[in-house]
Amino acid sequence: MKRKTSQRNAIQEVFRKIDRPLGINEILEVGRRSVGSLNQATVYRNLKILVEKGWLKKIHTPERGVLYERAGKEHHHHFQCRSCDRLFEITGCAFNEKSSTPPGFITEDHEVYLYGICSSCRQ
Amino acid sequence: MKRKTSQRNAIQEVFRKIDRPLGINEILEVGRRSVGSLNQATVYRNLKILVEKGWLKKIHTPERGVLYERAGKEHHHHFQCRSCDRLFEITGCAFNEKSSTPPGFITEDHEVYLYGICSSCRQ
DNA sequence: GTCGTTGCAAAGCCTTTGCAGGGAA
DNA sequence: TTCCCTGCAAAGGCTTTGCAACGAC
Repeated sequence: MKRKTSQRNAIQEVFRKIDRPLGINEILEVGRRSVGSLNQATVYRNLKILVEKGWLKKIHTPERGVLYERAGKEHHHHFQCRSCDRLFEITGCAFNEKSSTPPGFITEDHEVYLYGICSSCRQ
Repeated sequence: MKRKTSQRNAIQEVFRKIDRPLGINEILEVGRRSVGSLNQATVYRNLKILVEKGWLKKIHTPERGVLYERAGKEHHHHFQCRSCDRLFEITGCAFNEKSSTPPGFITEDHEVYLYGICSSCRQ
């Protein structure tokens, strides 16, 4: 079915090494340190496979576009710093899904994005 | 500074007529009923102007990309139906910004997206 | 040897931009 | 008459796709 390739492995290594949501360019750049020939199209194709396999999760951030993070983490949300542009994970969830769902609707999932200034930029 | 044009007026009319978040194609299509020559580039340019003027708000939905809605509404969030793909406004907000903000961080704003099945699709 | 995978280039979307003509004030 | 705005076409990003060569099994 799926064959092991050094390319896919390199991409997974990037996520094992850097534990935060990553964009295509960052994945490509870091992945090339392992496999110099690593191609953009290959990265796109493998990200798709890894998302389908449930190994990665695709997240759509309003200000930075599509990013990918390891799947299987505890339910969490994200904080985007408007100063340094980094995306942080926020543990826990203070969102009441039930009380926000309109009558008759069924909520299966939700996402929350916070924007502001992170603690290092605030200094 | 800014001149009145039939094109910009047509775009605003679309939002007065249809009270929900709209994408570029929908705006273009409906706007052309008023101004047949209405061009894509003009729509993009005017949406930008209207956002800067504070008349529109740009929203980035994870599944449908960039949409625009009238600004000045009460704080609210959105519900995306996975069956009919429509985007609904949810009044009120059951999100506790303060308790979700990591120590030392400053949250200026937040967005919430719910996904699920709307009441009409559920029938 | 198979056939999934890769690299490369081309093509597809969506959005922005350059430019000359057109129209509001 | 000004000069902002529009339509058109070209150009820019990002992502996907076709294809021949490659390589895991």
